[in-house]
Amino acid sequence: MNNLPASDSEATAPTRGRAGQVTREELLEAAAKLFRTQGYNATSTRELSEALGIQKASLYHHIRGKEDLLFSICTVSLAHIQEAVEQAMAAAPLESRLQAMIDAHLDAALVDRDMHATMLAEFGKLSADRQAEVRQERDRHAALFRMTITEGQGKGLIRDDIPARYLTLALLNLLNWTIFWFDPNRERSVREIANFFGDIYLDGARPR
Amino acid sequence: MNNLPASDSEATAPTRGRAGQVTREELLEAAAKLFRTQGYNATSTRELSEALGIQKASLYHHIRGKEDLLFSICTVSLAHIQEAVEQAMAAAPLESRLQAMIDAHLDAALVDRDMHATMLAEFGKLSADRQAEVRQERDRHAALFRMTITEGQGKGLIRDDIPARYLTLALLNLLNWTIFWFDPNRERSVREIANFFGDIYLDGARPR
DNA sequence: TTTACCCGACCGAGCGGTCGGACGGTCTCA
DNA sequence: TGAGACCGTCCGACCGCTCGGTCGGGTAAA
Repeated sequence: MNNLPASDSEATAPTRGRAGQVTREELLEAAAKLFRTQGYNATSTRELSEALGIQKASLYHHIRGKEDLLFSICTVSLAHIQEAVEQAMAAAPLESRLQAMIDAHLDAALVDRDMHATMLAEFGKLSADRQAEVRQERDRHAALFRMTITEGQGKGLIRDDIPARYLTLALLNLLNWTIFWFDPNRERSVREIANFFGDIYLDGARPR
Repeated sequence: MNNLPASDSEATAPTRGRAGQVTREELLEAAAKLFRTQGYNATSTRELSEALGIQKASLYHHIRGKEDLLFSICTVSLAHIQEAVEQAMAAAPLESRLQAMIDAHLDAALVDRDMHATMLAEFGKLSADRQAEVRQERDRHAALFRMTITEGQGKGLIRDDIPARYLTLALLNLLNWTIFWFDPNRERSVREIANFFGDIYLDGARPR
């Protein structure tokens, strides 16, 4: 591929035109970036097409409507993070499984930062059907943590004086809000933060 | 107050007209409810005025612009929660102070549920100046927790192998996300949840 | 007469989405 | 091998609609 006679400008991203069509990945990434920083409703299709370097009308050869973008962002980011957590879950022994899942979750969420934050903050703007579909995937993801926690309770690895439901919700709180303040340029590494949060969740804030 | 000659219909909320002007509290509450469920941008001033039982034009005798509502919601909810946490902080000895602050925070956030959730989710849609002002108040609130955690570290009550910054962020994650799933009709009481989360944060998820 | 509150009608701007057509590789078939 | 149909992609102009906000009053208690 790419045996064009003169491949001209490509470095200056949004200058498209002759060659260089928009890929689905570019589309979702650009949309997620705008949706995260400005919100879904506050982002116009004109802005998005400008960011991509195409006309607004051209956008509609890739999507049926603006909502398609938000829906795809949600399903793609959830598929990524589910796969990552499932892999960690399968690879780690029960004793260290939760910590491995925390690592995997934070890592996946922060790699797809724009998409994942958009999913969390904006999925409520989807139509009722699609909202339900996304909610179901989120529940599936939460269920992975809950299963592990329940299993840990059975084996005496996790306290059972607190219902598994609230142990799970507490962990998800801990994980989900992180994406809204994490800044890769100002914070410690994802791995370090995952270790801190895993330590706090598993062992508490009191001295060891 | 309320010595009107004929106070007529009041139970059927949005039937206003003769007597019964809109109070500032009603305004903010109605706006917060819509903003939380639909989002700030997705809520029109027409919808809001309908919910209040007045004409859209009448709305502008109470506010200068739609953004005023969002800004007031942010400042009011932050003032409430700060006051609640500061009182708890002043009343409790250091050993039980964090737990008392957690109780106070969750209680205040869930009493002002619509306003607080709107503040967290939508303050980014404010103008830059006002956004900075709100951010400053949020930082002041976070600083209350951070101070207590740092003091606890000094007295050997809180582990110091994790930086106070991340101990604080972890606690705020735990608290802030709760408002997005809490449903007073389906969950346990706020007090119980605050105890669960305080236990997990302070002592961890492993068996006692 | 003032004041606080409310109203119906209206405005310009920006929105999501559509239209008919231009462009340029690629495949088909004589 | 070359003419021509095809198709994915992109485009400028346009549409109907809803948005936040404004205007010049009306009404009734103080």
